[in-house]
This record gives sequence, C-alpha cells and structure tokens, in this order.
Amino acid sequence: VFSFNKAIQAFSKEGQLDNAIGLLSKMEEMGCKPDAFSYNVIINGLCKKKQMEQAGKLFGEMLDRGLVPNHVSFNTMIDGYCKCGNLEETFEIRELMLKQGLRPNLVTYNSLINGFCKCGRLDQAKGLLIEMQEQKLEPDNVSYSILIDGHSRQGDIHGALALHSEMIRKGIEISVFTYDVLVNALCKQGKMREAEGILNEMVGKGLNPDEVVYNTLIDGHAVLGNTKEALGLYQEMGRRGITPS
RNA sequence: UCCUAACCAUAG
Repeated sequence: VFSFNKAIQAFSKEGQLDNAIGLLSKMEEMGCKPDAFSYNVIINGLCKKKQMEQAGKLFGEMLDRGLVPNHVSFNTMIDGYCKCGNLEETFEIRELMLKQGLRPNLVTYNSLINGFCKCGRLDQAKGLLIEMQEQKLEPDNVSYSILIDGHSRQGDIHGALALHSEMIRKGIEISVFTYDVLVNALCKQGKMREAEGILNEMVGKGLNPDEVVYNTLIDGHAVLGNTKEALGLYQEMGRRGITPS
C-alpha cells in the first residue's frame, strides 16, 4: 500500500490524476486495498484543479468502500470548496465531519478563515477565530498570516497591523512567511518606508529575509516608479546571497 | 507517505 500511495502521490503531483485514479483499481487487483491516504492525495489533486464535482464523487466512493475519512480528508474537501468560493458546502462538510466524530482542528479553521477572508467576509473570518479559541484551539502564525492578508486585501492596513501587534502580545511566533504578508500589506498601500521598517525588524530578530520579501518591496517601488530604490533592493538581495528568480 | 497562509502572476 505504501508503494502504491507513493506512486499515486507522484502522479498527483504531476497533475496526472487519471493515472492516479487508475492506480486505485490496479492496487485493488493486486490485493492492496487503497486506504484513506490514497484517496486523500487524489482528492487534494482534484481540489487544487478546482474539480470539486470529481473530488466529491471520489470522496463519496471512499465512504462507499467503507473507508474512514480522517481530518486530512475533510480538511482537503473544505479547502477545495473554499478555494472555489463555495462556502456553503463547507458547512455540509463540517456536519459530516462531526457525524464521524471528528472535531475541526487547526488546519480546518485556518482553511475556513482563509476561505472567508478571500471572499472578503472578514467578520465571519474573525468569528471563526473566536470560535476556534472557544474550542480550545490556539490560532497559530498561519491563522494570523491569513487574517493579516485578508485585512490587507480589504485595504484595512490598520487592522492588519493590529493583528501584528496582537501576535506580539500573545507571543505567537512571527515567521518569515508572516513578515512577507506584512510587508506586502504595506507595499500595497504604497507605505514603502514602513515596509522597509518591517524588513529591518525581521533582520533585527535574526531572521533571514527571503526572496519574496525582496520581490514584494521591489514591486512596490516599481509600481510607484521608484526605479532607484527598486534597483538598490535588487543589489541588496545579491549581497544577502539571495538569487533572484 | 496525505490537508491550511504570502510576492511578481485574477499581467490592461
């Protein structure tokens, strides 16, 4: 089963989902029962391609076969529906999940919060943040990155920065990824000085800025027509040993 | 071995 799952993973990664699905019957013939993992990988591939009808079909097939879906199975489906903007379906999945005796976990909430943020439904996203805490789940740096980005997309830079402060207050780790989101939020508002302040903050904390931070800053300057600054940052990235893509 | 977040790239 392990080997077949590896192969299914390989096909899925290449986007060759038909071949991956073909392996399900093949492994069956050879006496290897596909497990939830086998299905999860393929369903995730379909979700990434936004083929939710197919994903739902396979999910149903998994249940019909008597396989027990796990957190990853449900989270994958929820994320898929979120990415397609079909938030209604996520409630159905959540119900199914509870019927299976599974409580939403951190990834479930993060996926949902992302879905609502990307649809501009920030209030509901924040409601989910509260709900998860009521469930004794602590939001992590992913949760906050999603929300910071969500506020940024709505043009609410103050809300975004408030979340940054909240992370500091709560002692939640601010990763390079989170800094990328913050820098992007400021750049999108044309607040280049502040954005570079964040860059300095991360360097001050001993974190290594990555290529994305520089891409973000360079793009911010480019949009404003600040060629000199953009070029300066390009050179700075070289000095830091970052290879531009 | 499987699930969640960011930039350039929903390119006018």
